[in-house]
Amino acid sequence: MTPQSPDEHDIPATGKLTASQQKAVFHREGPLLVIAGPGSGKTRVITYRIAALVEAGVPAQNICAITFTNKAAEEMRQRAFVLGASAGAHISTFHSLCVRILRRYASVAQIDPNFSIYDDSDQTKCVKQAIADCGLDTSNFSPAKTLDAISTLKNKLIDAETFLTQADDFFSKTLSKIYSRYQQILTNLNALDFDDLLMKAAFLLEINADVRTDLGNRFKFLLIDEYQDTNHAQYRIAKALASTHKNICATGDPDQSIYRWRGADIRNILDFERDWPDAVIVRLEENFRSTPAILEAADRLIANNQSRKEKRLLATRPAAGDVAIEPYEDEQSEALGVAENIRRLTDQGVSLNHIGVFYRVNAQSRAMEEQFIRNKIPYQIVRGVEFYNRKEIRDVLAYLKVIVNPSDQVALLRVINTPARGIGKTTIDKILDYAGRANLTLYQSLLKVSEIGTLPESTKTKISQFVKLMEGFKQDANGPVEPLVERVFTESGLEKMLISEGVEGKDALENAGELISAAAVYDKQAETPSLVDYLQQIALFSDADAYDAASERVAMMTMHAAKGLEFDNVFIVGVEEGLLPHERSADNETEIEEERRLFFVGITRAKTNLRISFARYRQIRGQTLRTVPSQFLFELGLNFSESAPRFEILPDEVSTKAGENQQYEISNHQSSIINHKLSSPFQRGDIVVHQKFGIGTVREYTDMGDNSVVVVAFNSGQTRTLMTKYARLAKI
DNA sequence: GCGAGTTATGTTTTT
DNA sequence: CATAACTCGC
Repeated sequence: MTPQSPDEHDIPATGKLTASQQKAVFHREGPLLVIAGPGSGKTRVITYRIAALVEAGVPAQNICAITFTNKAAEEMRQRAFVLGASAGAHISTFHSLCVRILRRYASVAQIDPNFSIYDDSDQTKCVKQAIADCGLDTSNFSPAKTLDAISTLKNKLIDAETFLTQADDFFSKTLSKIYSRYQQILTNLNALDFDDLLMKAAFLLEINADVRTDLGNRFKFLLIDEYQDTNHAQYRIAKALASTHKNICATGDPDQSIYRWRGADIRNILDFERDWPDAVIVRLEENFRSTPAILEAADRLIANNQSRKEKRLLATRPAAGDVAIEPYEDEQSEALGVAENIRRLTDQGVSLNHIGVFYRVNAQSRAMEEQFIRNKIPYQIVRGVEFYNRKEIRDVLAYLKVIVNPSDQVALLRVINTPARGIGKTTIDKILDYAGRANLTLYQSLLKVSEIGTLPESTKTKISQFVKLMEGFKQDANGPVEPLVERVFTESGLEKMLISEGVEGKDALENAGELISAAAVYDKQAETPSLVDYLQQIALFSDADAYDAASERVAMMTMHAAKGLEFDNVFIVGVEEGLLPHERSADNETEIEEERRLFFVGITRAKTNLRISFARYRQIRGQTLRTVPSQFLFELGLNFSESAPRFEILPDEVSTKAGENQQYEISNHQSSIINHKLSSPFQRGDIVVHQKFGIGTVREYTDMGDNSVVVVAFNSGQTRTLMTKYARLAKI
């Protein structure tokens, strides 16, 4: 929750619904879909509905709201609390909900409730093993690509057995083998990956009618935010959860779907009516967040997406602030420019937490950071997972994972010799060999170390000591987490190891301290704290969860992480071909459209001031390369201002022209770089005439295909940058 | 068994 | 360019 937004406590937006819409939104039983553009208060609709249901006598614990991030869940809980309806309502992400379900019905689902949740790097280790076990080479089957393929299958709820029956070509058959082996490894380690959480929960719900009924009774009203970004597994879970009562309320905006690459299926929202025939659809088209100029830019951009239902953003705010596009020489001067602009804002009394800087890829934060440090501008980089990815943190967590789930071999291998205790590769190989033959897990073999003949006595002693250490930790596994984390850190020797590193280990030591504090916070917040729950929760942390709206710092984040947030002042940097749209989506119009939606999300985060920038040169992989301004910039509609060199969007002037030409332009839209036209219609020195600005001389022409721009010095003294497709320039 | 140094590798977005 | 993976010498 943003303490700064004036609408914090009164939550006004949905008050602008018509009486009949309010009735439909708040009190309706049965399926309901709210299609709502950015800034229309759609998340508030859910909050209001929770409050309205409670007011109407529905016990809060019969309500289940699903959000996109843990952060959003937390905000919604607080908002619901303001409305007097928080106690007992289940508000969480899909993944957290699935963890809860899987733990609760563990015996029905035939899983051990102490399962570990495997992240990317854990998964990579397992899939590498799987590829090797299948006698394949990782040069033909790269772990990353294989994992991607498996993830896609899981998101579609195709399990290994099913896929085996479908696989008909060589690639699929091989993939199917790896998939099966990978699943087997995860099962042996009592681990689930992110996709498993959804898949297992979906299957449990679909196969087991008792569970379905049970949960249907528990959650009589289901509310889902950001429905446009649900994947097929989540869709099926939602369907099953609502199957008995049909009280499903989804909100979303197809134009803000930005997770297709992760399996999000936009059909979920488009086909809602078909799935729930008596669904009521409410559209919220008014925008209460942004100025007309910002919405104009966003509107024009998104109009370029062909696979889209026409939807306008209706501005309700009066004109204010400024929308500008600024070119810079390179990423340093871009960062400096942003820093200077921020300085200007703070001089006017703007507080830093009303400022957001967005970029396409995380790596872009570096140039920003350097300039911000130099200019003494406090900032926060919104990357929640970063902390938990640090070596020292992963080490501590690995100990904790083994305590909860001794089968977790990935975690065990991480800690068995960290800090070094004389249990090296040779020893581990011998134990693994024994484990394989005795059909035991690695940890079970450690317990029977005396029976492993191949090991020397001295090594056996070392292993026994390690086992004794771990078994000692287990005594404290129940109850509050913080004391155990502290104990593990000290008694494992990790603390001593870091202290001995001196200055080098200072940061790590501090981080470990922070982890202990975080555990204490968890202990306070959780109803019944337990180590399993703690570990399973932090495994589901996302970048966006790290955003601290209250702290007086500029927020820097990817546009993905910016989803659902809003700032008075927004900077979007690096809007260049190859970055936005990203090069990996360059050859595919569907992916370009997703990149466009991502930019749309970025733009519509801005309430008052929006500055979009690009650099003419940028360092990529150590090399400084010439860049090309993003095709999206030209789609916004450009015009040149007197105070060169600076582009400005002039909403009224260009918009009518853009409107007139839209039909034609869209059908003609092509990727500008690929279809580079050789015959330039304009050349430097050409004399041209413009309807409005009169006669001028061409200064510069940039061939961007359909989006070509021409810089013209008009005889009136003005120099303007015009898009050839809008400007209707005639050569004389 | 350990760690320093070298070489390969791979580069989006994230629950 | 940055990091991960790997090799080699102690």
